[in-house]
Formats: sequence, C-alpha cells, structure tokens
Amino acid sequence: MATEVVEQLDNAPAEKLMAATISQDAGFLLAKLHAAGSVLNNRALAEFELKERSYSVLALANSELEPTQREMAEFLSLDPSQIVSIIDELEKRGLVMRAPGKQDRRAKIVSATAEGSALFRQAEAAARAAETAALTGLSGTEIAALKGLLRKALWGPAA
Amino acid sequence: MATEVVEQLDNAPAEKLMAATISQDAGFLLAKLHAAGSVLNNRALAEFELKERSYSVLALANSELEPTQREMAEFLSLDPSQIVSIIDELEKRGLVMRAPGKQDRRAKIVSATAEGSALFRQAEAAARAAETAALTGLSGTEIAALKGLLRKALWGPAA
DNA sequence: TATGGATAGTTGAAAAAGTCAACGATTTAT
DNA sequence: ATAAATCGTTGACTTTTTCAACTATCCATA
Repeated sequence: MATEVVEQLDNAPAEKLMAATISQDAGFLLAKLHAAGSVLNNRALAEFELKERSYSVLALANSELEPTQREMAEFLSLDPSQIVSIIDELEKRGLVMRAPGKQDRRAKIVSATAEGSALFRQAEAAARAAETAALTGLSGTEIAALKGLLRKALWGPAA
Repeated sequence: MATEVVEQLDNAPAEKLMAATISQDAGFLLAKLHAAGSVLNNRALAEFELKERSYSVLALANSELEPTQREMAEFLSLDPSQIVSIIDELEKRGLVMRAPGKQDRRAKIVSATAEGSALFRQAEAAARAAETAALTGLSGTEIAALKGLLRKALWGPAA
C-alpha cells in the first residue's frame, strides 16, 4: 500500500533563501506563486490539449461578453499577434469562431462553438482543481481574501 | 503648467471583460498583476541596466546567505543554465563574484562585490518605488496582507 | 463627400527566454 | 575502489515575446 502523497508545491528543498530581502518583494512573490501555479495548471490542461493561454482565450470566447481580439489581447496582457495564432489554432480545432464586429467590421468577435463550450466546461473543472492544489497552504477564506486583494490591486474597489 | 499625471496601472480602457469568469481565477489574477508590475519594475531598473531577473540574482548575491547557483535557480524558478548567463554578465560588470563552495567544491557561491552592493542599494530603492506604483490601489495594510498571503501560499505558515 | 489619420487584425522577422541533453569535475554511497 | 549522483557549464533546439509593416475599415473634418 503506497503512502498517499498529496500533490503540493515543492517547498521541500532547502528554502534557506526565504530569508533574503527579496522574499518581501511583491513582484517576486507574485512571479514565484504564478510560476508554481502555472506548472500545475498546464499539467491539468494538457489533457485537453490546452495551455494557460489558450484556456484563457477559450474562457473569454465562452463568455457572453462578445470580446474582440484586441480586447482579449489587452485583457490577457498579450500582443495582438499572439492572440491571432492562439485563435487560429482554436478555430482550426473547431472550438471557437470569428465573426465580424457588428458596429466595427475591422474587429472580430470571438465566440466558442458548442464543442468549445463543452471542452471549456471540462477544462474549467480541471483548472479549478489545479488552483486548489496550488493554494493548498491557504484556507478558503484566505483564498477569497487573496483574490479580492489581487482584483482590487488591478481594478480598484470597483472590482 | 502640465497637469500632474500619476503613474498608474492602465485600467482605463474598457475593462468590460472583468465580468468574465476567468477574472475569478487566481492564476489569471497573479499573471495579470505580475505582468503589470513587471513593466513598472523593469522600467525602474533599466536605469541601472538591470532587469527583474538580474536584479533578483543580485539581491540574493547581496545577502549574507551565501547562495549557490543551484539554490538561486530553485528559488527563482529558473533553469540552472539561465542562472549561468545572468551571473556571467553580472560578473563581467564587476557586480558579483563566484567562489567555490566550502564543503562542496562543485558548487559555486555567488556574492556581491562592493560595487554590486552599492548598485543594489540604489536599484532596491527604485524597485520599492515601482512596487508602490504597481500596488497603488491597495492601502499599506492591504499590501502587507497580500504579501503575507502570498508567502503563506508558497511556504506555509512558517513564512 | 473626400481625404487624412487612426485603429483592428494579420504576417513575418528578429530577439529573448525557456527546455533539455550531454559533459567534466567532484561528491556520496556501496 | 568503484558506481551513481550532483554542480556548473555548454550548445542545440523550441517557444515566447516584440515589433514593424501591410490591408481593410472607421472616424473626423474640411
């Protein structure tokens, strides 16, 4: 009978450097937690042949917000040209489709197909599980507080 | 007389996508805040010909913790080979130096030179200012809370 | 209602960053 | 002694990022 090993962030190896002043730096902490989470996230999404990026795009396409590619690029902090190739691939797989903007025909509104929607729902569940694994050190209340602070930092009290 | 423009995160443009479900995703929020902060950080560090990466390495080298390259790589979530080239450059600039590990002569302990230390102190002040700018939406208490949660997520209550 | 300037998406090239396998030197285990 | 593992390094390869052009379309204004 194998011992039950809970998937966790690898904080095992000598973290003596925790004492360095840089461990008080918000930028560093954000980068490190994001890096650790990304590994779990991408691992979880691989099953659906998605990565964090394509998952995010699919998520936006699956919303009722009718986002344009430009809006996606801004929102995801990506270059517009990166959005192009992500959507190219998702479209080729039949998961999303482009439609011309209603008021602005230059813009293209990206929406998920039925297949895309279905895949997203599955991937979303996996991503949620990965997030839980990444934040295993925090209680539910703490996770909510963390998200609230992150949103407030990004968008102000309105978030 | 020009109007005083406070440097801030560009949350101005239509953030209608805030309503998307992905805005509740911790991984997304971490990535986005980190991306926004990185821009300010790198801009602030450019004056010293440093980037986030080299700044982090210099910070660790400047500590009294005598980190090896391997420990730096682990701590900064980088590949050991990436550390090599960052240190190569810092060493070429006379900011850090490599010394053989005392117990293990395979390992190399990286430490800041006097110049490196001096440069780091200046860069640190700039980085702090950049962090404040990036977290302008949060109060001092909230910033402390955010950092505390990030540290706990990474290293548990011990952090 | 033309005309000029801006903007959306796309393409392609170049630079930067990340991944990975191999190697010599050294350490650790047997 | 010998074998296996580890540290830093190199070099190849892939992926990601950045950026400048280009077409089509929109917007402002003369």
